[in-house]
Amino acid sequence: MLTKRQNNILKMIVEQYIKLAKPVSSKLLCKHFKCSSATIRSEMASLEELGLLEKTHTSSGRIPSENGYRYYVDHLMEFKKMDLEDMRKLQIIFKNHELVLSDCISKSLQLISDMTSYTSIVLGTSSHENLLKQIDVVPLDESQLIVLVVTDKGHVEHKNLKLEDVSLDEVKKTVNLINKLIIGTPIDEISTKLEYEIKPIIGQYVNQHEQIYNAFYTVFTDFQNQNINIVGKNNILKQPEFSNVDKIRDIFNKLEDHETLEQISEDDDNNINIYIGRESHIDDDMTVIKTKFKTANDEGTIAIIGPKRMEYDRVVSMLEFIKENIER
Amino acid sequence: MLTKRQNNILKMIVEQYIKLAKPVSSKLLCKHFKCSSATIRSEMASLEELGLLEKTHTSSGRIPSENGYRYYVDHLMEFKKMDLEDMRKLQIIFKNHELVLSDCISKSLQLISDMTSYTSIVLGTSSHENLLKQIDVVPLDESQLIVLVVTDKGHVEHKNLKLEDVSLDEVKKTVNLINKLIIGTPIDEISTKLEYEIKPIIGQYVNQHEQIYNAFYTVFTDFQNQNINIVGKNNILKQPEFSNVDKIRDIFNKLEDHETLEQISEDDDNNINIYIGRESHIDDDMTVIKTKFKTANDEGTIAIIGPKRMEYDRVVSMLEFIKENIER
DNA sequence: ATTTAGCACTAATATTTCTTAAGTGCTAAT
DNA sequence: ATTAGCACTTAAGAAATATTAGTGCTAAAT
Repeated sequence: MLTKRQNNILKMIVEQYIKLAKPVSSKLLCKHFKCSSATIRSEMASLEELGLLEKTHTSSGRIPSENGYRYYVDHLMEFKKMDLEDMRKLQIIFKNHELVLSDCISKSLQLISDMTSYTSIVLGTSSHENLLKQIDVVPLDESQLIVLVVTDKGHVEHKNLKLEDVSLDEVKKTVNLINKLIIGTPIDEISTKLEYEIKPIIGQYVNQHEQIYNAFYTVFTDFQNQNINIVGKNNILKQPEFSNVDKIRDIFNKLEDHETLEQISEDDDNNINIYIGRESHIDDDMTVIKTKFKTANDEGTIAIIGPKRMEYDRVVSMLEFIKENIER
Repeated sequence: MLTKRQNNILKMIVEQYIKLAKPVSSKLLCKHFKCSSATIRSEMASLEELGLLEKTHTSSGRIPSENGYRYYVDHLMEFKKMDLEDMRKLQIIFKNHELVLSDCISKSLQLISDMTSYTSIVLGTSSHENLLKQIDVVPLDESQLIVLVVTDKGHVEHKNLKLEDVSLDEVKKTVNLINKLIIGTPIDEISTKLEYEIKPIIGQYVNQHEQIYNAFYTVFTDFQNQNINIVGKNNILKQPEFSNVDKIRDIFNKLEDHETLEQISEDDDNNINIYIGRESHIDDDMTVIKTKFKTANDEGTIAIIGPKRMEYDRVVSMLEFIKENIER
């Protein structure tokens, strides 16, 4: 159990380090705590003993350890009211009633990325939760057509197909069958349904069913698993901790990696969740702050990614604000 | 006019520099040219005089100047037969008759990026050349619907609209009108046509025409001007010349910048065109190699972007190969 | 008239030494 | 428990030095 003063010192160190990006000295704090630097130093030593602070070298000031950040966000961080100017800008987006929810979300995260210099991600519902709403075909010429797939959450995918020597009527028959029989099926179950419910029927009623069936089969197997929107990736290049090109490459590759992104949308509770350093699964020096949102029609995850030395309070307040506005 | 030997020396220097990424010394060349390093040095001095070579400092070896590269690609570079293995892999893509052209293109450029560690870009036809093929609407619930726009080139865009208190029938009437009256119009002329040809009519026949008209108007004004596909952007981080974070940020921003991309699709002749260094309009240390392609149904530009110190012959042969295959 | 050997010269790079500044930890006095 | 004071550590910067890989130039050789 930390004393009150230790708590305050730790809090101060985390906040100063976030602000200045360099190790915090005892001298800097003693003014604020009205005691000598020696006193602060002995407190710092105990906090280091407890694994909450670290040194970069024997005679350096202290920086928060991963546990130190953890302790900070769990126990010390205060709720921060959003900057009025920031809030005003965000409100403009949400008060624009012509905008559809998903546009509000992406616009507001774009704004947050610009304001904070962090990176934002919106992860829509996965294909498991998207139900087929409708499919359409648009023929381009004799041998090419476009299949449009729309889900109940408003997610759209399209695929360009080549069908040699297949009559358009037969394709339309198939589309009608699909629209009649498997509307409302989760996207990721459609391939199975196609096989067991549609294939036998088109085998009977549709000419060239083999070719048509295969074409539609690929449409659904290629369906993107998740609607992903990453904004402000280049902001990573602004942070002083990321000046090593190899590291940057590593992070950029991670952000394009499906597994990483899936991990981000996993196992959250309904609050703002914070994953610091190694917990972020991206890079030891990064933090992911994220939250799920859920409305009548839609759900997903929004995440802000930045250096471990990130303005936790500011980001949390922004995410809270957005989550609230989305859910209304 | 350069002597034969000067040509050969310049060629050698460019190729060695491309291979090894460090200034080329006279010693390295004298073995190959069966003369002393002093002879090479005096030749190098003349080539520098002519502005074809440069030094990084007084006593360094030589590197090609921008003009040196230019001279190399215009006069010295030999046609290189593609590596058989590379060719085989690319052919698999183009021989797959189930793939639609645009998928062949993006897959083959993905492959090229992987093989070369450069960045590839496909720029589709701009909205000016895309003609409206069909629009569809899919209602999601009482107040939301999705508008799908398909062009004759197979380009698809969709937009989620919110229409409060508007009956679906009225929307469908509008869609039918649009489909009847302005199919075949270039995308970028649609907003005008909407105003002068559709607005007056829906004003007569459609209730709530004001709201519906505005909604559709935004659909077409938000239409992406160009179909852009960038592959292997992170490869930039692999090149030794790009180890400066600020420079990287600059390049990444350029690659997201519409103006830059537009410039890439501009004013080419029908061959493989090479823009070196400053000519690339991206960065003094980068080169863009690009070509237009044109088929019965589609056209666009494919470009490979890499360091100035790029394997020109290899990239040119690959682009030629792809262009040929596309156009067949 | 070229080519070359030889040598003085240059700049980058690495290594070493020194200095300074900003910190710490520890001890003994308060 | 707090603090003043001091010895000590390290990073960071500056200056001195050596090494290396290259050049340009000159005078002799072909």
